[in-house]
Formats: sequence, C-alpha cells, structure tokens
Amino acid sequence: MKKRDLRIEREQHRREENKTYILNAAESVFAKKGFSFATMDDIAEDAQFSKATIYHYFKSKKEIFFEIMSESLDEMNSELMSIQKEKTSAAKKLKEIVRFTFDFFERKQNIYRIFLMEREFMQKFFSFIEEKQKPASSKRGLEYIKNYNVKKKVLVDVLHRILEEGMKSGEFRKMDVTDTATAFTSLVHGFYFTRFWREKKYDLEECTNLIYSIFLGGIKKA
Amino acid sequence: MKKRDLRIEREQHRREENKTYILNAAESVFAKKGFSFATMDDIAEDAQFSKATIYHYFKSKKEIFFEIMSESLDEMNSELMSIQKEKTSAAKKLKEIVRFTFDFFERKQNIYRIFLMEREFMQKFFSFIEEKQKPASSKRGLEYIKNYNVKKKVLVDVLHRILEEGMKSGEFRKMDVTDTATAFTSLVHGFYFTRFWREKKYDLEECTNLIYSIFLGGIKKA
Amino acid sequence: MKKRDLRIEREQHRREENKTYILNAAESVFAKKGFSFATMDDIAEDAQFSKATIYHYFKSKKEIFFEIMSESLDEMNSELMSIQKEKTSAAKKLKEIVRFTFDFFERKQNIYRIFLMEREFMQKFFSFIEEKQKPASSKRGLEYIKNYNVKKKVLVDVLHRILEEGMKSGEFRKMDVTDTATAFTSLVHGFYFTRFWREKKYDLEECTNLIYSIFLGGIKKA
Amino acid sequence: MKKRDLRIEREQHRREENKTYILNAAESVFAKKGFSFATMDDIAEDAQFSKATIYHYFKSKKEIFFEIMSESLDEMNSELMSIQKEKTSAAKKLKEIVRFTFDFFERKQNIYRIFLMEREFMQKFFSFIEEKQKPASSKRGLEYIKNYNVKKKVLVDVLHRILEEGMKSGEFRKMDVTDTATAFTSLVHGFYFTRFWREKKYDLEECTNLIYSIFLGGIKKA
DNA sequence: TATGAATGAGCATTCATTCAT
DNA sequence: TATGAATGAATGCTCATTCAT
Repeated sequence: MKKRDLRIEREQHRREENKTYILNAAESVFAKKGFSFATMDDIAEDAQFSKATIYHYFKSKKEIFFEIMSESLDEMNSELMSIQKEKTSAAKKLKEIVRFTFDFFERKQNIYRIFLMEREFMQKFFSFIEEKQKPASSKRGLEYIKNYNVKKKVLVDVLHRILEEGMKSGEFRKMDVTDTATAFTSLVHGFYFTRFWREKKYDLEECTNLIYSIFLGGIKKA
Repeated sequence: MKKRDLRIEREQHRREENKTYILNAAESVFAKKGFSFATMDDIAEDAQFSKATIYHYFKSKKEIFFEIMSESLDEMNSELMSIQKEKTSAAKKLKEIVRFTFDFFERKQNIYRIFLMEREFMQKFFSFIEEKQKPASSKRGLEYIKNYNVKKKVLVDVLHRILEEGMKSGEFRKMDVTDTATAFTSLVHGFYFTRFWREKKYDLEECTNLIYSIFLGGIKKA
Repeated sequence: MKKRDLRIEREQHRREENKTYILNAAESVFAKKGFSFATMDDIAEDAQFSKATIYHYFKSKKEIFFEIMSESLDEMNSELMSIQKEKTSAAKKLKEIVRFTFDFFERKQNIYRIFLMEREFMQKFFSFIEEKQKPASSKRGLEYIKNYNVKKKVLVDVLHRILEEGMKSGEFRKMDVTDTATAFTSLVHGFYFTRFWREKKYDLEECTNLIYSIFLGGIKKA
Repeated sequence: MKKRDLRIEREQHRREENKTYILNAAESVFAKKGFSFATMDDIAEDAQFSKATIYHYFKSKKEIFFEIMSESLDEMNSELMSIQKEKTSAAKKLKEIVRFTFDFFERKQNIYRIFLMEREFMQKFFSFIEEKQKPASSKRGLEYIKNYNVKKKVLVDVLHRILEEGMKSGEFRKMDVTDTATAFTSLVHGFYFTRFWREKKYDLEECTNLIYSIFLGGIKKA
C-alpha cells in the first residue's frame, strides 16, 4: 500500500517537475521572443522534450503563457502581502515595495512586461486569436481573465491599505487614495518600462532611492 | 523642360500621397492588431492597394512600421520644441508637456506603445527577425536605429532644459537633472501604460493634474 | 481598349485553366487516396504548383472536393437530360442511361463513389470536420449541400419521367414510379459499387446488357 | 496442474472478454466516424482502457478494423448457410437472404459499408498505408486478405447454389448463374448503399418486397 | 497486465515577399 | 506604375505507435 502510494506520489512529483521544466523553458523563450514569435518548437527544444510531449502537459501555447502569468502573480502577491504585514512605517513599506517590484521585474523580465500591458495584449489575444477558434475556448479565455483579475486585485488592495495607514499616521498628506496609488504604480512600472530608453543605467539601490524620493517629496522647492 | 518638371513633380506628389495613404492604413492596422498579427494583406486592403503595390512604396512590413514611428517622433519633437520656447514658468511648461503627451499618446494609440517599448521590441525585432535574413537588411536596421536615436535625443534635451530653467529660477529644488527627467518620463509614460490596469478612468485634465501635482509636490506631509 | 479586354480575357482564361489543372490533379489524388488520405502536398505536387498556390485558387481542401463533385454532377445532368429528350422508346432510354452511367462512373472513378455515399460521407464530413472549425464555415457547408441537392434532383426527375413514359406507352407494367426508380438506381449503382467484389469482370456492353435484361425481365420463368 | 490450467483458462477468458469490449467500442467508433477519423484515443476512451492497453490486445488500428470485419463475415456466413439449408423454394430462400442482408446491414451500419467497398478501401489501405511502413506488415495485410477472401467465398457459393436449385426446379428461367448472382448482389447491396440518396424511406418489409419483386419479375409488361 | 509518458512524422493553412506582365 | 499570381518557409497542433515501469 505504502509502496503504491509512494510510487504514485513520485509519479505526480515527476509530472509536476516536468511541467515546471516546460514552464521555465517557455518563460525564457517568451521573454526572448515575445508571445507570437515564440514557437512551440522553440519551447520544446529549450525544454528538451518533443513538441508532442509539450502538448501532453499543456493544451496549447496560450495555456502555457497563462500558466506562467498566473504563477508570477502568485509569487508577487505573496511577497506584497508579507510586506504589508511588517511592523514599520508606511513610508518604509512603500520603499520596500519599490525595491521588491524592481527586483521582481528584473527576474521576470519581459514576461512581466507582457503581463502589464495586459489589456492591449489580452485584447489582441482574445479578440484575435480566439475569434478564429472554436467558441468553446473563448470561455476558457474568460476564465483566465477572471482568475487573473482576482489575483491583480490583491496588489491594488495592499497599496491602498499602506497609503491609508500613512495618511492616518500623518506620514503622508491627505490625498485621494486611489489617485495616489495610481500615481505610485505609474511611477514604478513606468520607471521599469522606460529603462531601455535611457542612457544612464540604475542599479537596484539607486532606482529605489530615486523613485522613493521623488514620490515622497516631489520636485518643488518647499 | 518646364512641362517635364511639372510632370515629375506631379508624379512625386502623387507618390507622396500614396505613401501617406498606406502609412495611415498601416497605422490603423498596427494599432488594432499589433505588429505581428497585422498582415500585409490587412494593410493592403485597408489602403485599397494591392499587396504588390505596397511593396513598390515600402521595402517591407518593418520599413512601414519604422516610417510610422519616425513620423510620430517628428510630430512630437516639433510640438515639444515649441512648448520649450514658450515664455512661461518651467512648471507650466512641464504641465503642458504632460498634457501634450497624453493627448499625443491617445491619438497614436498602440503605435506609441510599441514605440515606447522599443528596446525590447527592437531587440526582438533586430536580433530575432533580422538575424534570419540577409545581412544586408541588418545595416538597414542600424540606420533606422541611428535615425531614431537622433530624434529621441531632442525629446530628452527639451526636458533637461526645462528642468534646468526651473532649478535656476528657484521653482524647483536642486536635483540631478538626468535623474529628475528620468522620473518625470517614467511617471508620465507609466501612467499611460498602466491605464488598462486601472478600474478608474481619467480624462485628459484629470490625469494632467494628478501627474503634475504628484511630480511637483510628492506625497509627504510638509 | 480591345487589347486590354483581350488581355483580361486571356488572364481569366489562364485562371480558369489553372483551376482546371488543379481540379484534375485533385480528382486523381482523391480517387487514388480518398478524401482524408489525400494531402494538399499530394495535390500540389500532382498539379505542379506550390501548395500555397493551390490556396490561391481554392479556399481549402474541402472546397476543392466540393468543386469536383459539383462539376461532375453538372456533366452528368446535362447528359441525362439529353438522353431523356431523345425520341426513342422508354426502354431504350433506360438502356442508354445504364450505359452512360457505367461509362461515367468509369471515368470519374472513386470520386463518384464518395459522392454516392454522400450522406454518410457528408455526415462525417460536416459533423466531424466542421464542428472543429469556425461556425462561419458551417454555413458554407450548408450552401454546398443545398446546391448539391438541387443538382441531384435533376437526375431523379429524368428517371421518373422515363418510367412514366414507359408505363403510359405500355412498355412497362404499372408500378409505383418512385419504387421502380429506386430499384433501378440501386441496381445500376450497386453493380458498379460491388465490382471489386467479383472475380468476373464485365465490359461496358456486357454489364449494360446484364443490368438491362434483369431489370426489364426479372429472373422468374414466365 | 489442474489449478494451473484453470488459472490460464480464466486468464484467457478474461483476455477474450477484453478483446470483445475493445472490438465493440471500436465498432461503435468506426461506425460513427469512419476509419480515418476514428482515433485510437476515441476507441480507448469508449472501451474504458488506456490506449497502451489497446495495443496489448491488437497490433494496430488496422488490425482492430480487420478483426471487426472478420467477425461480421463469420456471423453473416453462418446465417446464410442456415438459410441455404432450409427446405423451402429457391425463391423464398432468396427473399430470406434479402431480408437478412438488410437487417444485418442495419445492425452493422457503416462498418459494413466500409467492408463492401473493400477493394477500393483495401487498395487504399494496403497500397497506400502499408507501403509507407515496414514491409513486414505487408505480409500481415496479405494474410488478412486471404482469410477474408475465403470467408467471402461462402457468401457467393450459397447464392450460386440457390440459383441453381431454382433453375433446376423450374422456378427461375435458365440464365448464367454467375451473372444472375452478380445482379442480385448488386441490387441488394446497391439498395442499401443508395439509401441516403432517397427521399422516401423504406422499412425492412417494404424494401424486401420491392427488391424481391423486381428481381423476380422485372418491370416489363408480360 | 495495464498505463502514463514520450515521440516522429505529418498536415492544413498562413504570410511576407518576389515575379511577370 | 500597378497587380494577380506564385512560393518557401513556417506554425500550431494531431495521432498512431512505442517505451518504461
């Protein structure tokens, strides 16, 4: 009995492991080539499996992509929630978020970029790719979006809560929380996005400090 | 002689006109479908020319895309320089830039998005698409990039000058100009990029004010 | 003006000619391999065009197949109608139909076989192939079927009219026309279908006589 | 010893049972989808076994198909021989054969259709499918064909004998037996084959009577 | 024995680009 | 100049069959 259980467990473990290999390979390929330029052959080669085997584990290229996005969001969410629970000032939490975000983006590279452009991407994704396919998969697309929106919500909530804390504690001036959160996100994500635009390169510490200081203090002379 | 000149001139004029038709059609198609999902057939249909004719005016899909980007940059540059020349405070100029940028992005839609993601896109574009093709076109790619960098420089310079003005005049506190310009660009572009992320939608005036106020004053309680 | 017209005409002629080449190639391939085993590569190779060119002329493998069936029906119909108009006895007309049918089948080979099994084939064809595709093409499928049924009707009508003539003229005994036509069709088509079953092979004259004699006189001793 | 025998017997029995399950499942799938559209996955799912298990019992999709055909032939043969042994008139035996055949076809549906088209199918089957494979399996194909021809012979023989009986007894007029048997088979099978062609549907009794009456009496006025 | 995993060989279809007129 | 025709090279996905446990 035990033996059997163990074997099944081991099998399942291997299955999970293989899925992970494929997901990693795919992430790397997507990052290098973007969604449409990445081919299943690329992914298969990178994962060292045959193309057909990839289809054993995932239904389609799309599914692989969504899986990657979903896992990234999970990782991000868990870290953000742990930052929010820390017992420090709101300002420090904001700074931590900036630092974590840059670090995370760096690790996740282009994947996260695609994910942030979402609506445009999704739009294209669903209205273009799916419209050409069986209506059945459209539903699947909607599921992904729903699932995805839920996860995204966490990120927004954490930010709102920290800003509220800071206003209550007097660290921050009273402002509309949503607007402020919007500006914060814009600044952080925008900094990452536009990084290739710049001549000057910033390391993690530098950019954290720059963003933090501008967001806190603005540029106006007191 | 004169007659001949006129004929050539007329011919050239027609040629320019046709190029513009195609460029407009392509812009609309790219905006709707993105670069890779847009097909030459789409563009040809939209422009009401045959596909082969498109190739009489442009060497490739890529060239069309670069042409569009290049023209957008020209338009942007001319406007930014005229803002810079205005005889108002640096703060007001900054606000004008914010407003113009949002308006411009709105008009250019996805095209500008692609353009802003540039390096990532270019990277993919050149290292990936071109590497598979005749080395000849790589040179062409480099030309595009050079031409493009020159135009981009204008944009950065304008910003630097305005910030310097503001610091000199005492409107802004003394900061590193490059860093501050970077933060400004990040905030503005980031705000535009992440717009699909948000539940709340902002109109031109609202977002101009929000960005301007955060950038000027920060969030810290004085 | 004339020149231009001629050129256009010639062009169109060439187009028609190419379509015919492809159709012939496809007919031969379908005949040899059947619908599902026939590949577009086979057809392209046989037609001496690139696969992509085939798609220039026809939307899909399916469309090619339907085109072939449709043209076959047209040919058959025009011949049957001309037989019906002849000024001979009903019995002779029947014999002519038998002869023509065998000859036609021989020329059209397996294509006609597929076409005769129709409902089974179509059923499979539409419910299986199409269900996997965009709903749009289902409509196209229906159009084909409608068009096809109309053409089929001609064949049935001709037979009915000849049998009625024969009964009126006293050549045939009074029977239900529909039933008799059914039996006739069954016998003729059945003879062709089961030909591979048999050891003994029949030439056109032999089988025409056999079928004609059995159908007219039965096997019962008077 | 005895124990061992029982175990082996039981094992073999189970094996036979499983084969039957699979064959039934396959028959149903082939009937619904035809040979090429039926996938081993379909069959495995229907049989509630894993695909690999199917391969434990049968060498290939082809083998499954031939097994089904072979069993059908056995069933048909045993019934036909029992009809031939009945002590009635040749005419009545013919009618019984018509009735049985329609009933049998109805039960076997598309399977029998495929089987009747045999040569065309086989042709495709062997010259096309097999030629691409190891020559070894070609031999296997030949075995199938041989085995199959033997079984088919029974069917032909029964018919010949009945017709001879009828001619001897004076029920039927003197005709070439082979030709007459050919016509009979053509009529019966043809009637079944072309059934989807018809608007009017016939039940078992109706079509038995129609075919019987035409075959016996022909359509000519006495 | 039974099965999940793995795969090679295909296949219909698409698309940027070139060619001939 | 303008265009219909032609095509090579992909591309996502499928499936009968084999393998390892």
